[in-house]
Amino acid sequence: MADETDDAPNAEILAVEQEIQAALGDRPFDFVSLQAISNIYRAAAAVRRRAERTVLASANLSWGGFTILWVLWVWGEMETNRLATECDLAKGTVTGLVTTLEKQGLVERERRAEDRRRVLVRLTPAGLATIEELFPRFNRFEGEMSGGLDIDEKEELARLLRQVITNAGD
Amino acid sequence: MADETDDAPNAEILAVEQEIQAALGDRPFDFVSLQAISNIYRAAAAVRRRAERTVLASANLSWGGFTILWVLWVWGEMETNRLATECDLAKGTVTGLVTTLEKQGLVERERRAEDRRRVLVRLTPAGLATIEELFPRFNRFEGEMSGGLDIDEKEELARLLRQVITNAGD
DNA sequence: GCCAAGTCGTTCGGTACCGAATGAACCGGT
DNA sequence: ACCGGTTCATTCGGTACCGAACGACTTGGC
Repeated sequence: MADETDDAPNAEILAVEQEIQAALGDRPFDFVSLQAISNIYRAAAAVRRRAERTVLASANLSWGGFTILWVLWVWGEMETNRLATECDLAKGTVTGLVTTLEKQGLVERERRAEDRRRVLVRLTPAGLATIEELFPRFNRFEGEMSGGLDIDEKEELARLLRQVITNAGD
Repeated sequence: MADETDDAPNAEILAVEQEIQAALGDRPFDFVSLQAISNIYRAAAAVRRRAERTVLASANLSWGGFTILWVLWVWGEMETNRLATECDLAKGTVTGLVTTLEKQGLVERERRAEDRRRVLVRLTPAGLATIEELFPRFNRFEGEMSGGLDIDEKEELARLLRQVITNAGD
């Protein structure tokens, strides 16, 4: 399947492939899946670091903190459990992040009267102002991160990733 | 560009889109980029969690620890600095991970004689045995995570992500 | 040769994150 | 009305990760 008619953009990648082949000796392996999966992680880490150093730094927010604000903004107030699901985080992690955001005055908790185990989390006015100011800039940032791809390619990227998410899910 | 002839798989996504539109009011925003970028992070987190709970758990390795072993296996011994670059991690993080791996007897350090600032990191025989046993299983795992995509789609995924990595890069 | 500047790896302070354990609160059966 | 199981959020222990500061070491200019 390796084809020497491949054009220039793949040159570096093929060099890496050769090194890996040398290390692996004659054993067969699934290089295509390797590239696809490892690039997901690399892209995610790079985007996150970049976001935290640029857009999010100005609002003093971590990636996780921003995600919570965003979810509460779009979906409205909700319980910790649902918040964890929507943000794709462990419950305990959400508790910590919400505590941080609470100290910053961006969200508030309310213990429900009808079931005192449950805790409702919602944006404060300050939190609302923050996300309303921040999201447009974050969205522009997302555009930059996917720059060089046309609409169809972005949609294709989202679609392919959706399949991976399903495969890895729970 | 939104087209009501869209077929079933997009139904849930469109519902989400509507909620976001409601929150955003009449302001325009780049939903396609949003989906693409946020799915990257979601996929990466899901794959990582899954790996750490299945393949990596059996060898008592974290994602970062595995990455270091893998890089040292394919490229051979190298200095901390280069190791950080290859693994896409901060230097300080690598120091910590190497210390952990050293305690587990999987890697060893050697201070260079000709420049005593530099430290060479390499696999021990135990580390070599570990990665040789583990990688085939990890590679199979990668195949599962990208299951449902054909070869062309996997290559396309890797290619699109490469563009994002470039955009977000340093 | 010496000292200033650069380059290493490590350390430090802080957040984020997970999984498991904990404790409070609810619910159903008896 | 109690008791056991279930369902919440939180706490706890541990690792991972970053960025900045640090200290050891080397090098280049004079």
